Amino acid sequence: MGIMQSLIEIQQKLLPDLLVVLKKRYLILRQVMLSDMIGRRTLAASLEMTERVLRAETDFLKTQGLLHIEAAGMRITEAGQRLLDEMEPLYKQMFGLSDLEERIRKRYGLKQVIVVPGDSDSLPHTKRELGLAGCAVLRKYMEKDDVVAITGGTTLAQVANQLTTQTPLKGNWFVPARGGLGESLDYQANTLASTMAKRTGAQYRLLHVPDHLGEEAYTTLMQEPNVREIVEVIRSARIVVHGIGDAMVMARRRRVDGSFIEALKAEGAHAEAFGYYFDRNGAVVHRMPTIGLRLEDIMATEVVIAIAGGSSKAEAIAAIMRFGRDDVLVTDEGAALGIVAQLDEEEKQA
Amino acid sequence: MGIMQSLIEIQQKLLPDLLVVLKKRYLILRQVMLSDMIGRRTLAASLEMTERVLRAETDFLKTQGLLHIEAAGMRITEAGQRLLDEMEPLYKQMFGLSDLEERIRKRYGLKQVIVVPGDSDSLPHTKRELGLAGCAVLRKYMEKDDVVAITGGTTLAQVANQLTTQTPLKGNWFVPARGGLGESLDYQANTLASTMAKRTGAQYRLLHVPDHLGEEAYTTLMQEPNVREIVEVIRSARIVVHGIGDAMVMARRRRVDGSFIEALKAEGAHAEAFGYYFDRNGAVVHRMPTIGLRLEDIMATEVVIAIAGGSSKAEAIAAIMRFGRDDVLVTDEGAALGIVAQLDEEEKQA
DNA sequence: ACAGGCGGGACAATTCATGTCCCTGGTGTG
DNA sequence: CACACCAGGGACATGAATTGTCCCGCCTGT
Repeated sequence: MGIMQSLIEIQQKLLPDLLVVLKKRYLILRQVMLSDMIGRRTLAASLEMTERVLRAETDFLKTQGLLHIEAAGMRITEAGQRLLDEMEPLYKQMFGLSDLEERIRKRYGLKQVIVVPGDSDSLPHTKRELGLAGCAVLRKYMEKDDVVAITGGTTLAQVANQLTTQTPLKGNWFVPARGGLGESLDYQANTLASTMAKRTGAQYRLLHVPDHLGEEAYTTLMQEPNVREIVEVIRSARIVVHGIGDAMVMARRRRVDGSFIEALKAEGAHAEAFGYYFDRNGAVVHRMPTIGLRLEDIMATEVVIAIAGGSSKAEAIAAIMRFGRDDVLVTDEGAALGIVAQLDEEEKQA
Repeated sequence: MGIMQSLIEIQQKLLPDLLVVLKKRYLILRQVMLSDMIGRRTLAASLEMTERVLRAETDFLKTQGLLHIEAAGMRITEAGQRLLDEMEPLYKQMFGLSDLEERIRKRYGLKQVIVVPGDSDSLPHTKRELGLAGCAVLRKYMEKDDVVAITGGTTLAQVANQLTTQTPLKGNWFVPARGGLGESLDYQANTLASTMAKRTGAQYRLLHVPDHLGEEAYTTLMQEPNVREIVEVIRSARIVVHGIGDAMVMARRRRVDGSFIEALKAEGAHAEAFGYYFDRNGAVVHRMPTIGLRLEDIMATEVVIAIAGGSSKAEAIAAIMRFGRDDVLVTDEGAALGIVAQLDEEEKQA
């Protein structure tokens, strides 16, 4: 046991609710940080606290010089930011997130696992946090003149909309991993690639074709020189950042026809990632030709980063991890708990 | 810095109220341990707590299995003893500062001593903390329609620039304690008085005269009606907030002539405060007429607050404390350690 | 055997925490 | 430049928790 665990255990004997209060205040401070500027009532709602209780806490944080409160709302101070940064690793140890990380990392042979507090299913702000953590990871692995392929989805959108860099990434390229998927424009891979490039001063290319194609259309399009050109860039990506979805949810969202959905069901499709469907063991179900990144391209990619959270996605995430091509997983507490629950099951049966 | 130290610092920022409770419970447990077996009322008396409050705590410690309570009194349990042993180093780190405070407070008969962590000499942000603590003290002692006289200096500037109030102090006055001292404008008493007044919605008056004057100039100026008026306000101050400086450093900064510096040296001047020089025993050296606050005015002031930090100022602070007119001292760990080192010397010689 | 001091019960007084609503004012938007 | 909206802060009733004070019956050390 770490020195910190014993330290906290000692204190908890004398102050049993120490961790409760510490967590509460930390989460408030963190939420304010994530929100840039936020009002009391909005904050209370997003943290599921009553207004008055939150107010007592923010008043306290103000007197501690960690929050700035002004007419337009509250904002974190420099000291508050410093405190948050210092506290992050401690928080993870205290609340067992680093244990979850390590356990998942080992089981699936990943390079790195990051678990952020919360559950995207129930707490909307958790997705922001997921996005922020995703940004940090992406920055860590990106190198000069890299090509980064990204998929779409709401979680990836959180990454795109929060991505920043200290210096413009002039030589880097952001490209969509796949074509259009019939979802809302805001979450299209094309949109996100362009957003990320604009926010970081990098270049981007777009892929203006639908993702799922018949054989004939595929052949025709691949003969177009400008399509070929961008496809070549995409398939040379060194980094892939992708979300993970539930197979049925994704299939419906893509408005594929009923018979296809039935086929997926019959084949036991559980999860979806970078346009492919996987069963619960991580085996690919239903390959089909695509203009974008193919499985064989992904196998050749150096860094594959998965970003997905929410307890409802635990199974899907586990399935993709079993597929085994990912290097980094960024998820949240809700999903991570679901995943380790599955690990417990596995071990019990063994 | 150790992980323990950083955890403690975070807790001090985030849970200062809980740490007070922690200390209380620790001290109760320790007292029980030292007493072998002790009754509730006796214990309450020796810890200067009321019976009922102590009882709430001992009930709690009992449920935590740290105390054994029987008909003959209470006794520490094995678990309690273990906790106490493990907690000792932790306690020292957590509350080392409060012990310093209490020691200094008692020795110099002060109302209150505040020691902030750090050393202004080496850690620049410590001065900010000093200023913030100074603000809290000032707010605590200020009352309706008070006149507050302040001196200049970089430390006091930190107070001025961070001072806030919940409601505007319409009836209060901030005034400079002394006239111009030939330092940078930013640290002039005049500047600080006006800053503080503006930040708190209070009134202020300025003293537009040099501090050190010849007899003749003094007499002439004091006959000016507008000078007389403001001087009367200044001399009626109920609160004085002042910094403390090293005598030689201050003398040089004020560009007094060489012969004066030699005279100061010969008289053993060590410290400077509110325009006067003191030797290491706190005796005043070299009085001279001033338009601003005179020593006799300070003797009549109700609340005198000293704010100064940095290990290099320990001796100067101690000298001013020996002078004995201060009620409150706000300092930092660096200076406080130097001061108690001197106390240790004193005790060794006695 | 007994007296003093023990823990624990009781309870009124008071403080404190909390949920809720309102008000004024600043900010961003059109 | 005007407006609408949402911000923080004030106010307050209510209910919970804390606290000071007293008492009682019992154990225990002498």
